[in-house]
Parts: sequence; structure tokens; C-alpha cells
Amino acid sequence: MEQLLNILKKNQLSVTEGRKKILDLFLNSPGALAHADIEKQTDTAFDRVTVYRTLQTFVDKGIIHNIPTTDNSILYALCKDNCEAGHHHDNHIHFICDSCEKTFCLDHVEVPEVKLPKGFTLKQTDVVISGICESCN
Amino acid sequence: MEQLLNILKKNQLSVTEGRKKILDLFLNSPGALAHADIEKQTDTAFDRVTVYRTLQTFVDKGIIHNIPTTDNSILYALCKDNCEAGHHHDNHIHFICDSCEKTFCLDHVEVPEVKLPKGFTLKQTDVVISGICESCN
DNA sequence: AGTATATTTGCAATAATGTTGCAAATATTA
DNA sequence: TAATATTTGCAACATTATTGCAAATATACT
Repeated sequence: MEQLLNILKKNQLSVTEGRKKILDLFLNSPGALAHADIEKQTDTAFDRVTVYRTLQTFVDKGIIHNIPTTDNSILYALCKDNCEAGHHHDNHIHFICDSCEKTFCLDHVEVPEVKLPKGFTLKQTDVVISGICESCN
Repeated sequence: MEQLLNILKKNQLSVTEGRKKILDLFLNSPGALAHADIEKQTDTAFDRVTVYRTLQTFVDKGIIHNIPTTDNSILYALCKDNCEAGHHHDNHIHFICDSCEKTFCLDHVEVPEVKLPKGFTLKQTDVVISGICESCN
């Protein structure tokens, strides 16, 4: 709760029920969340539009980031370290479990360096690995 | 045209106008295509539903694969090598250019090996790199 | 080639997802 | 506590995706 308020205040966001609840979900979720997950877990407590806007606000502020997916969903996860408004510096690997279908950030696995062909400039590397997670193995 | 028919026949698909046209688009596109791109390029020649179904069929057969994106779109690209129905073995890097916004498969760049924590089993590694491409640099 | 069978397509209806403007409600500031 | 700024919910709308079914098209067979 302490942590929750700190995060909101640090980012100069007014403290509202919706933001508290949604941020709380992220803080207590082992994996990434999609818009739909949040709607399910908040039931009808908040309007759909509020959820959209809250997620967008959190992304803008660098509180959460989104994870590439191969379907037409958007997955969000907490930014762990040095992200700030307008600048995401996430540099970790995302893992999708084929069994439980959860998506995690593997914060302690280094993103490998990739050598691009001549002429290409690298800005960001996203790695998404699928397989079987710890809990399902 | 030869190639086109070969691909369809090899996968035991009936040869229809829609499949020919859509596969042709992929064969002649330097980058990945989204559903919307295909609709634009085929104008109203085919029903939206047909496009959805054709793409799904191609994915099922291993003719195309989809590329992870951070927005809610689905990008498709031709499978280059040893993909077959039910088994995708794509092992290449995807590059998104921040300037021209095109997405390519870098077929000749090796996917780096990633060491997962104990307990995790790796099945597939997807790498999406953003930056500036050859043509825009 | 012509017919029978199997497959695919387009239409219509429906569902799901995302966006915008604006007034009412809530939070912050002083 | 009042004034101001911000956020929310509603409604309407736009876009994207899915399904059933009859008509159209492709393939297989003689």
C-alpha cells in the first residue's frame, strides 16, 4: 500500500480508486496482464474506458511496459528498474509458458547481443521465449 | 507463378483466386504484412472474412508465421525454411524499422542462445529488434 | 469434357475491442 | 473548506474479429 502510493506520487499521478486497484493487480501478479485480465479481476468496478486510459497513463509514465505477443492482444508488465516517462529501458527477457500460458519477465537473464548486418542500427532488442516454466516443469 | 502453385499444392490446398493473390503479396513483399495491409492491397477483391481465413490457413500449413508485436496488430511473414503443418521452426530475427516502420525477417542473422534459469525449458526464441534499417540509414 | 463431391467464398449477423467528447464526480491545491 | 484541476463514466461510434449457412468454385472421377 505504501509502495503503491509511492509509485503514483513519484509519477505525479492523482491517487484514485482505479489507479490504486490496477497498480495493485500488477504488484501482486507474478506475470504480465492483458487488458482483459484486468477487466476480469476488477469485475465491473471500473468502466472499460477507465482501464484503457489507466493502462495508457501507466505506460506513458514508465510504470508498466508492454510485451510483444504473436496474437492481437497487448500484454503489460511492471517496469522493474530505470524506466521513466517517455523512456523505457527494459532490458530483460520475456517468457511465455506453453502450459500455464502465463507470461513473465525474467529479470535476471541478460539480453544477448545481436550482430546486425552492415547498414542497420540497433535501438532495442526484445526477446520472447516460449517453453515450459518453473512451476509447470 | 510456378512457385506460387507449388507452394499451394505442396500443402494440399485448392488453388483459388484469393489464395493465389495473397500468397503472391507475400512473395513480393520485402517485409511482413498485417491483415490491414492485405486488405488495402487487394482493395475489395475479397471479403474480409476470406482474408482472415486464408491467413489462418497459411499459418496452419506453415506457409507463413506471425511476428510478435507490441501493439494489437498481427504481423505475418513467409516461412523461409523448414516449417510444416503444425510445426514452425523459424529461427530468425525480426527487425522493425522505426523510420519506415516496415518489419523484415533477417534470415541470415543467427538467433543468440539464451541461458534460462533452472527449471525452465526452452522451446522457441523470438527476437524482435527495432532501430533503423539499411534503406533508411 | 462433364458430372459428382468436396472445398471455399461471400453475405449477414454478431461479438469483441478500441476511441472520443462531454458532463458529473473526485482529487488536489491553497 | 472552497476553488481548481484532473479523472471518471456514459453514450455513441469505429474498428477488428468470428460464426453459420447457402451459393460459388475447385478437384476428382468416369
